[in-house]
Amino acid sequence: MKIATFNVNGVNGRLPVLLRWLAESTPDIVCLQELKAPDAKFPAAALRAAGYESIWHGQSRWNGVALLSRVGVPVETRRGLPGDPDPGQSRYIEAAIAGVLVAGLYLPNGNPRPGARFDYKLAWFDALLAHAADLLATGAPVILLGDFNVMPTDLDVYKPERWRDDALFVPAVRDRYAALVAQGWTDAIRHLHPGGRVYSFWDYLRHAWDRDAGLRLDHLLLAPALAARLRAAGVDRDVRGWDHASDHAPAWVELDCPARNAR
DNA sequence: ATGTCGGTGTCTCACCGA
Repeated sequence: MKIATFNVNGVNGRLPVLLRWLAESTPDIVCLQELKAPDAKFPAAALRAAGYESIWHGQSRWNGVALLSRVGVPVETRRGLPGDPDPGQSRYIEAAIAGVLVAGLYLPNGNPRPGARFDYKLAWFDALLAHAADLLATGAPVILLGDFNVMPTDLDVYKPERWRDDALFVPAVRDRYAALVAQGWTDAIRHLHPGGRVYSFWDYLRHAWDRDAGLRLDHLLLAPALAARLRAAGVDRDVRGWDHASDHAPAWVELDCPARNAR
């Protein structure tokens, strides 16, 4: 089973890219971020024609998250993060899909820092820490995935010195990510590529893609029940080089089927 | 500082957030 996260940066403007990637990569479950579309403009029919059932939590202009599945209709368990200081921002959606509890998120960017946006990022992250602990405590096979807007370590940044004071990289944010993982989650990509640079984002500015000036912002965190089934993880880098690409590339995990383990 | 996207309203350009 393949589960992916993709910040599409506009689900309608990016629909041809999204459909091409779905056809080529054939993920079973996908979390999308930055829909940049109100609920009424989510392209559910086009995705259904491509074989995917969807649930979505949209918003005009900004933010917005969705879950796609070609392995059964998502059974929504939650929309909106408990304790979100600004519930008007659509940043969290959660559903049971094919025996996995899928928690998709779009963590606030936090720039400029200092300021209200950075304060919101920290408050949102604290609310996520609390909810993630609750999810882990259930013992369920949970995947927590999305655009976390955090580079966890220096290895996740092409030039760390440039980013020391940025809201995506300051200690207050990195420490929260470390605390999240320390609850008992497995950062799938880092776990399987312990020394490698596996970027998932390249800025549109300054020819970042041509220079491979990338960041790792998109993460897939596995609860123990799923970590035991982790087979592979990676980023579909080539998608970033397509015409009209998002500034993010899809990141994914491949999990063994539980039935195969039981046999 | 740099300077590129999608989406939206102020609407065929200017803005915002990223």
